[in-house]
Amino acid sequence: MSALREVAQRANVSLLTAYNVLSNAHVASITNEIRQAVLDSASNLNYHLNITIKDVAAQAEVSIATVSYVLNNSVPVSAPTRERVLEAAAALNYRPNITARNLQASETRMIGYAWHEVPPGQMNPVMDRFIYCMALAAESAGYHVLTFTQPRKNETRAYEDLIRSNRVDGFVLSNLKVSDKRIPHLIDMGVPFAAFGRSNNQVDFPFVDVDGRYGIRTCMEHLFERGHEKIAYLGWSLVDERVHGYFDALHSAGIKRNPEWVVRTHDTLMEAGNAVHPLIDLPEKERPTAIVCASDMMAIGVMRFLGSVGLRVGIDIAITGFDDHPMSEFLYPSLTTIRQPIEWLAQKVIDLLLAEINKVQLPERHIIVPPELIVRGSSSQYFAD
Amino acid sequence: MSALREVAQRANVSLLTAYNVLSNAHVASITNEIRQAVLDSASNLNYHLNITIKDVAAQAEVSIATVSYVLNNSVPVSAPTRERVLEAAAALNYRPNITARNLQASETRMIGYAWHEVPPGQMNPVMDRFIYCMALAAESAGYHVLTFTQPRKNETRAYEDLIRSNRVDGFVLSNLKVSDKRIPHLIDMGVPFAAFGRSNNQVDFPFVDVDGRYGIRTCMEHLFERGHEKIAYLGWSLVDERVHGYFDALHSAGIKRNPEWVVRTHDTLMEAGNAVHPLIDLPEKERPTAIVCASDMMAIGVMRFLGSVGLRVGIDIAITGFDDHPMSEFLYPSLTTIRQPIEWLAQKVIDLLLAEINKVQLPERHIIVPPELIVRGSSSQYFAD
DNA sequence: TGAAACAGTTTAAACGTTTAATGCCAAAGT
DNA sequence: ACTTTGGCATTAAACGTTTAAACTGTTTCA
Repeated sequence: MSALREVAQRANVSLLTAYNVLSNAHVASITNEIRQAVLDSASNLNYHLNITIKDVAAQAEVSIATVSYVLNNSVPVSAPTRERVLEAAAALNYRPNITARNLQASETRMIGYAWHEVPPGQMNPVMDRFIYCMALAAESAGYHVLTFTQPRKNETRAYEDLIRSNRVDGFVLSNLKVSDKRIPHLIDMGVPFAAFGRSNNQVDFPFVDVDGRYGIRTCMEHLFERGHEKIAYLGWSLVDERVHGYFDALHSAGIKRNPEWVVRTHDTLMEAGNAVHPLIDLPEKERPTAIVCASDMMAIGVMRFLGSVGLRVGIDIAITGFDDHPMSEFLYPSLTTIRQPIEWLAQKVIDLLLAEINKVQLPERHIIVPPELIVRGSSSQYFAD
Repeated sequence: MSALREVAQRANVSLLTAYNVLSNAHVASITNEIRQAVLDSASNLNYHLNITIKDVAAQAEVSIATVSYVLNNSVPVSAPTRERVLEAAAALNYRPNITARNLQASETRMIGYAWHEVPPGQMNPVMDRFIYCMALAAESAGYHVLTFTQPRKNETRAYEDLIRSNRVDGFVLSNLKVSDKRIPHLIDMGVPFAAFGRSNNQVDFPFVDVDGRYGIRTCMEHLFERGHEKIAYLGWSLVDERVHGYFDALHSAGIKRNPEWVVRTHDTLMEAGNAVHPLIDLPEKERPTAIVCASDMMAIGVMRFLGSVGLRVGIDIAITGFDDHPMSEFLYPSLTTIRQPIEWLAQKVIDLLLAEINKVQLPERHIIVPPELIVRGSSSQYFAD
């Protein structure tokens, strides 16, 4: 017998009355005596309001199977019975217990996402928006996002624990590293996942990514169009796909590469500023008139450095970034940059992951989208010596 | 009979051998024939490797109850049996199924956190770090964080769904609004929660918060010390506790309030910049020599505006912010600001929430911490006309 | 008229844990 | 020698679902 029904019986009232009392509903027809009787009966039975399928079944006077069939539309049920069940469920404000459902289905409808460690003094607003959009996409498919932390040492441990203990059905990976250990490990365990970003791993796995090479190329073409010819590139020290966009553009413009104008450093404000020092120290005639940066962070560092040595960004020298960092619009001058379609990427990575989880074949497991150039003050003036 | 055991029996091998084959372990003693037999047997039974407590029990030759007792240390078990169970669990790399455990315990060990909508072009790096630290604190107590999105209309709906469907045990609230509807609703439903920030609700609820009034006061005292006397304040249009720190400081310094020097606007770069326009338009003698801002965002907007009208921040006019935004260190000049102990606040909000969930009384449910002044270039010079 | 088909419903098993209740057996107490 | 005790281990119920299998009563058809 359902627990609520027992409470109701002992108090000698209907199941619905008991529910109304216990859920603090304002129902005029319930006298104080009845209310008290129900409360006493509930406290005697040590019952804490928790509507289950049994309560609905009792109220509708059918079996729990019938309730399940109606609510899941999984088996045809006669109209009158169906009606009764739906009424009962609505009256009791029933919600299925997800834990029980998950146990039965041996799934969790949870997606794990490792929160990137944000050290004090850093930020990653693009990822913020990515996570938000991912949660939105997941929810519209009946999933939720579990964010967990990923310790430095033994990165794969958290993943294994979550999947083995049935906390999640799969993962979304981001911030892929060179030879990322998580990828072979997850593949080895047969765990569904999809990534935001590529890696140099030999194995094949589903991912979404932005075409950074194309993005940088559009920056270059924009600068050519504004009259620049002496253009430097500031990128990462490790694997950098974006630099090829720089080379591509130089090549099609018939401009010879100058190795000294390809500067590599870490993706931080300070280091980027320092890294371009040698370029700026050159005599004016030999100095680049524009610098294409692989990230907004770097571009901001460069702009700050240029300001401190008295060069006017947008006039004396053009700068472009990459990411469309929320701040870039409000810099002085505002920063020309490359915007990634974050909402779309988040939706797609969830699509890929759900396909993996449900073992459906998608026509394409590698989604690479071209980003969009946003022209702003830091590069918009026509340049001519 | 446990499923794995059945696979092993049909293939005529030991349970452990079956496990090793199915988990792709490299064990020299397993011949290809044996491997194939196990794989066949598993595929006949349609078995997907999933070690349960039954497998451990079978391997250790005890009942599942004994396994549970050993692993949870809940009931004394003789040393030899204990040993056997631990060995079996380790050999099979067993992890309890959390879903099953949760169903039994009717808890989820999940904490819900509503992801603030990050509109394109905005960011909230302080909250980033807060969520990260919260996840860390939760995990060290055996909980996980579920991040969900909160639609504009009907904000409380998502909360009700998550709690009623047993997805989470409680919530952490942030971004509290004036007369926040979530608070009475959660209290009404008897749902455990704890907040980051206060609200003007009349009801009592557990929260952590930063003492903004104190923080602004320390900014003011710092400015007095650097020789400023004509200080303006830029804050929010709605409820603003921080402005009282401004008034407090003026009062103890014996300086009369000037209502025109208290400017109120929205917390965005653009609007903050525009809002101080009238102050700067004043003749130099009547103009404030310092502006205390209620957020770094505002301070950055103000700095950008001052730069565009040719005033040198840190020399002609001092600026202070609030939040220690990651960027504030890298502005030119760097921004004096107030740092909140985010890690500590996150830990405390989890402590409060877990106390609510487990119905333990904590000595203090209202935690207000004084923040820390970080002096940087925007206000460090001694000022004297 | 009896068997077969069918629609509508219920029964009961299963998912993987925890844990109260029970059982077993040897040692201790009468 | 017979009960009592106590240590250890097992049995079985419970958590709240889903769903295959079984059942019931009516209609259809030979």
